[in-house]
Order: sequence, then structure tokens, then C-alpha cells
Amino acid sequence: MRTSDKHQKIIQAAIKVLANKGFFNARISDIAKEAQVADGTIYLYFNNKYDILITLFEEEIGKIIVLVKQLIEKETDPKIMLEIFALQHIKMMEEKKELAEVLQVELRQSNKFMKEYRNTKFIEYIDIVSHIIHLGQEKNIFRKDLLPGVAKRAFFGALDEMSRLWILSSSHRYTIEQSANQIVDIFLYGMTEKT
Amino acid sequence: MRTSDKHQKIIQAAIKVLANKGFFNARISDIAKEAQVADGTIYLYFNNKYDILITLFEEEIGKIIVLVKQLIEKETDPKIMLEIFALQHIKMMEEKKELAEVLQVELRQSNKFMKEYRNTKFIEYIDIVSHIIHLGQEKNIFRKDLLPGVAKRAFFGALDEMSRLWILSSSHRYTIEQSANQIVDIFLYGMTEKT
Amino acid sequence: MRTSDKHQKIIQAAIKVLANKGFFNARISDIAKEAQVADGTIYLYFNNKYDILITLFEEEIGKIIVLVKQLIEKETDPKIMLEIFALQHIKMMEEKKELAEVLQVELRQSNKFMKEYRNTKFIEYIDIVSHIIHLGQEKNIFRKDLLPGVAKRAFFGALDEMSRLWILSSSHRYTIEQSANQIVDIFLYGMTEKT
Amino acid sequence: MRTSDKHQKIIQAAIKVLANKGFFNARISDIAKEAQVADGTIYLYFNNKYDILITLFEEEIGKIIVLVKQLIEKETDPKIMLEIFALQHIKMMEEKKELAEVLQVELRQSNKFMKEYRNTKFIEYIDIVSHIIHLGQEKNIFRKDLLPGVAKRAFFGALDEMSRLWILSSSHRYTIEQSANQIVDIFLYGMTEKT
DNA sequence: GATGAATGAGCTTTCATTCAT
DNA sequence: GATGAATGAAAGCTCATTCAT
Repeated sequence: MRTSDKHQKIIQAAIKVLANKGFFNARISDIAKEAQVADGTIYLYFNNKYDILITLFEEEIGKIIVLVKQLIEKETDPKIMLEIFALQHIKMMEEKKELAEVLQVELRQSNKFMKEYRNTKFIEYIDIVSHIIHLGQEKNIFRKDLLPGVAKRAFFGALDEMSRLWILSSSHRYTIEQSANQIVDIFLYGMTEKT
Repeated sequence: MRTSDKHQKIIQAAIKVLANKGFFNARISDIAKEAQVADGTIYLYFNNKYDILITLFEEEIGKIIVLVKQLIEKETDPKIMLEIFALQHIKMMEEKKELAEVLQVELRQSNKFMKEYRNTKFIEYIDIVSHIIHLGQEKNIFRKDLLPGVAKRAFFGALDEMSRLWILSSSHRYTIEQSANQIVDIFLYGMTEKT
Repeated sequence: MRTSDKHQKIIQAAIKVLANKGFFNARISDIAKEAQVADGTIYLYFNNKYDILITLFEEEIGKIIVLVKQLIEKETDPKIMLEIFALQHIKMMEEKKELAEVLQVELRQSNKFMKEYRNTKFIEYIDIVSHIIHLGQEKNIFRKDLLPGVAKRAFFGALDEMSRLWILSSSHRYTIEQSANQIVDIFLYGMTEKT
Repeated sequence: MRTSDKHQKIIQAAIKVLANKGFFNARISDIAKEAQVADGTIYLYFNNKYDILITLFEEEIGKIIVLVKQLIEKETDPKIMLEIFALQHIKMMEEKKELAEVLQVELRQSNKFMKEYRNTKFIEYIDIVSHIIHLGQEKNIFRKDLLPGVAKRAFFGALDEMSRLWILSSSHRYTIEQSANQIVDIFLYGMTEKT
């Protein structure tokens, strides 16, 4: 009946199990047990184990993209947009710790075992940064000599590595906001002491 | 013994195979075939499949650390040290593409399936950046308000994400040197247009 | 009830599906779809998958027996009776090709997977030949030295193997009537050249 | 070491298990247990379950063909050749009861589940009869109006159905020789009483 | 030390059957 | 009576690891 009910239960269970065990060590029966359904039920909603992972990617990243875009749309200042993106990205890591773990680990290796899968949603997410940088350059706020392809990757990578730390270590010396602000600050003004 | 011919042959074969298939999809027999030894021979040199991966990590990252430290020791300017680290990191990605792939992908998920494994070598590598930043702060070249734990992760993450791009996409718009320089430049001086 | 609409629809669907896929490769859901009923509905009319096959055997062979007996009853000459049986048997193969396939293939292996099932209807069918031969012997038309158990099997086997050919190969060099007549002719007068 | 050893053990075990349970009900583990090897060992010698069956067909029918051809080659009289074929065929059924069961049942349905498999060995076996009939016609011993395609099928079918009886029922009223002779006799001289 | 045949535990997936609606 | 979502047992096959040679 409420089809989406089971679909969602399985996705959420998969996030939990995959975060703990990783894709290859996770058993379908683990996910089924976590979702409180029979093993076979999973195959009524997904074609196979990979399909769970891919669907999980698409849907969850999709939600994040929508959210981030909404928040950014209200702004006009690229600097603030970057701040919002950064804060939002790291925040998400804490609020959805398990999802974040899955995305960080499994997303990265997904092209290793799913040759044909082109992760367009992920690219769409990163390109949000791309757009902000372009905008900043147009508005003469960001340097014109920035290589857009490099800058977006650098910014995203910085945030992402920071997030990994946040996920893996249990005790933190700084708040999320501090970390996000620091990274944005570095990217905007550099690490060099103004003399 | 530890520099035994077979030991090295197996490690190098493992790098090749793991880069192509990933840890879980790689078969011991694949590695054995690539190394031109019998399956059983691998167990004369390694305890199990995980042990190959861990040994590979330790030894190969160890080599890189030695190399990078040597290059940096000669310098005194933290800015140039960062440049060297950046260039060296990205260069390594191209020169040892397969090793880079293994490190990027398998290293990240290793704690998922090897619960007890603490990746000290990797931390040692990142801490090279840490030291440089500290040095820069002491010399009043870098801002004092930099959170060292955050800055090092940000810098490493930026480089690493850039490298992933380099590994995964076949055609590149910029040279390695350009990319490395750009990242260092951003981290030193920021993305903001000087007015 | 037993002539219920659904009962018949399922049997006919089963014949079609089993002919194409064989008992073990056929899915209950295949039969249900073909019969345009829900999977569960099948279990309102049959106890289980085997029961469909057995019921199918009994009912369809039953129909054939009634038909053949009707045709033969009108005759008195055992030779012509054999001719009728032969023609009817092979004809049935063409007219009900799918049923014929199921009977030829599944019937033969049925005792393999349904240990307790004694296929009495099938024996009843073959015994029609038995009766004809007996009659011929009584009337001094057939040789007395015929071993009835052997002769009936030989005759039925000859027809049946011929039919298999008819079912499996698409192009035929001879008409059904030719084939049936030839077999009857051989059984009546032998293959030896009269000198 | 003695590779053929295990190969043969598995084939012989498969014959036994398949004869009792049929292909679909037979488990790989049943065959493995019967062959006294591990489940996995079977996959060192065969690609999959189907491959066991096909190899079994090819090898065992191949042996029979060689044997029958040897026996027939010594003869020149087509009548006696037919006798030899008949006797040999039915004899084989008794001596290798389990193999016979597998061939009778699984061979017939094999094209149902192995679409691509063309059973050339089986055709080669039946064509031995074909050749004998041709020879008999050339020598003016057999009637010229025999349709070779029909006659060979009829003869083989008669023998085969007879054999099935022999395999399935435990008590027999006639000896093998009697049955074989009777069938040859019918095919040579017909069932009709000579007046 | 080196080999590779043998092992067997373990996992994904299928599908006959059930039962709440 | 009819449905079809849900169940969960069961089996083919893989592959890390062992060990006799």
C-alpha cells in the first residue's frame, strides 16, 4: 500500500548499515533486519545491492542540493554564498553523520565497482561552488585569474577533508561554525599575515 | 628478507590490481597472477588479504614521506615549503597513478573494514603540512588566527580533491604545476580581488 | 466449480507456459500472468505447483482418451484401429502442440520429482494399444507370438519418437498422414522387402 | 595431480544423483557429497551445473557410440546389424541403469532449459540406425518405400520406450534378449499373421 | 621456499506460498 | 472470491586460505 514507506525504511536502514560496515561488508540481511523487513522484500523495491546504493546516492544528494540551493538563492554576495555552502556542508555531516559517512566513503569508490555509473548528482552538487565562483568573478569580487575547475575542487576538497575529521574523531576542539568560517576565511583572504 | 624480491613483486602487483578493481573486487589470485607467483606463495609473505593492503600503505606512504621531508628540509620559507609539498603531492599522483588511486580510495574506507587499524603513517604525512603552518606562524608569515588542525586539513583536502580529478579524468585543461600553484596561491593570498 | 472459468484459464495458461519454459523454469507468476489472474488466485484452485501439472495431465489426457476411444469403438478391424490411433496421436501433436510438448517432456520426468504420483491416466492411454493388439490376436490377424507388453510399448514408442521430431523441427519432409501410415505399415508388414 | 580422477568421480556421482533426483532437484552439494569432494571442487572441473550435465551427455553417449559402432562394423547383414543395435541399446539400459535414466529423462528436456545446446552426439547415435536402414535398402533387403527419417525414429522410439519400461518397473516378464528380438522381429516382418 | 588443488563457509538472489485487505 | 505485497528458506557459486607435495 504505502509503497514509499518501505522504500524509505530500506534506504534509511541501508544508510545506517553501510555507514557502519561499508558496502562490501554489509549484508543484505543486515539491511533487511535493520529495516525490519524480510530479505526478499528488499528485492521488491530494488533490483540488487548496487541499486540500493545508487538510489541512496541520488535521492539523498538530491535532497541536499535542493536545500542548499534554496538557502543560497536568497543571497547575492558570493562571499556569503560560500559561507552558507561551507556551513551547510559541514553541518550536514554532523546532523546526518551516517549519511555523510556513506557519501564520503562509498561515493568515492563507487566508480571502482560500478563502471557504468556516472554520478551526475554529485557533480551537480559540486557545481554549486562553481557557480558561486563564476558569479564572484563577474562581480569583480573574486580574482579573475582563478582557474574555476581548480578553485571549486580545492574549496570542496577542503571542506570535505575537514568533514572527514569531524566524522571520524569524536572530540572536537572547535565548533562546526568555527571550522567552516575558518575555511571560508582562508579561501577568501589567504593564510598570509597582512603586514 | 623484507626487501625480498617476491615481497616487492607482490606489493607492486597488488597496487596495480587494487587500482583497477578495488580491494573487495580484487582476488588474491589476480594479485598472484600479476606478481607471477602461486596463490599460496602470497601467504608466505603476508598474513592475509588485509595485510597486503596495510603493508602497502605503510611502505609506500613511508617512501613518500621520506622524499617530501628531504625536499622540504632544504627550505626555510614556509610559503615555498607549501609549494613544494603541493607540487610533490600532485606530481606523485601522476607518476604513480595506480598507487595514488589505491591510496585515495582504499585508504579512506580502510577503517570501515579494518576496525583496529590506526593509520599512523597517513597522519604523519598530513602532519608535514601541520609543521609547515606552525613554522609559518612562528615566523610571523602566516596569520596567528589560523586553527592549525583546520588549516592543515583544508590544505591537504584541497590538494587531494584536485588530485582525484587528475586521476579520474583523462584530459586536463591545466598542467600539474598550474594546478598546484593555483591552490597554493589561493591558500596564501585568498580568492578575493585586491582592490 | 471444477469447470470453473478460472480453473480452465489457469490450466490453459499452464500448458502454454510449461511448453515454453518447462516445469522448473516456469514461475507461478508466469502462469498467473498468462491466465490474467493474481498469483494468489492460483492457490484457490490448486494446492501447489505440482498439483497444476498433475491436474493438467489427468484432465487433458482424459479428454484424449475419450476422443480416441470414441473413434476406435466404431471399428472392428484391428489394423484400422491401429491406423486410427496412430493418426490421432500424431495429429494431436500438431493441433495441440503446446500440450504435446508438456506431455512429452514433463510427463516423462514427473516420477522424478513426484515420487508418489502413479500416472494411471497415461497407462490407460497406452493400454488402448494393448487392447487393440489383443483383439487382433484373438481374431487371428496379429501373430500369436507377439509379446503384448513389448508390442504395445514398441508401437507407442515409435509414434511418440516420431511426434517428438514433429514438435521440435519446424520444417517437415512428410505430411502427418504419411508418417503415421508409414509407422503403421512397418508395424503391420515389416521393413523387409517381399521377394 | 590425477586430474581425470576427480573429473570421472564427479561425472559418475552426477549420474547417480541425477538419476535419482533429476537435474533440477539435484543439488550441487548432493553431487559433491556423492563424489566425496567439496562443493567448490566441482567448480574446478565444471563451469556450472549445466556444464556437468552436458559433459556427462557428450562423454557417456560418446562411449556408447564407439562401442556400438565397433560391434556393427563386423557385420554385413543389415538385419543382424539392427539386432545388435537393439540388443546393445536395451542391454546398456540394464547395465548402466542410472546413466540410462539420466539420458532418457534429462536428455529429452535439455533443450527446454539449455536453449543454445545442440545435442549432436545424440543425433550421431540415432543416425547409426539411419545408416543401417540405408544399407538395407541398397542391398534390396529393406523396402524401398521406407521413409528413412521416419523409420529410424520409429525403431529408436520403440527401443527407447521399451527401455523406459525396463528401467522403471522392477519385475520383468521377459528377458532383455526376448524384448530386443521381439522388437527387431516386428520391425523386420510386421505384426500381421502370415496366412 | 614454492606450488596450486582442494576446501567449505558464506552471501546474493529467487520464488513458492501465505494472508491481510 | 480475488489480490499482490510480503515472507524466508534454500541453493548456486565464489574465493580466501590451507597443506600435501
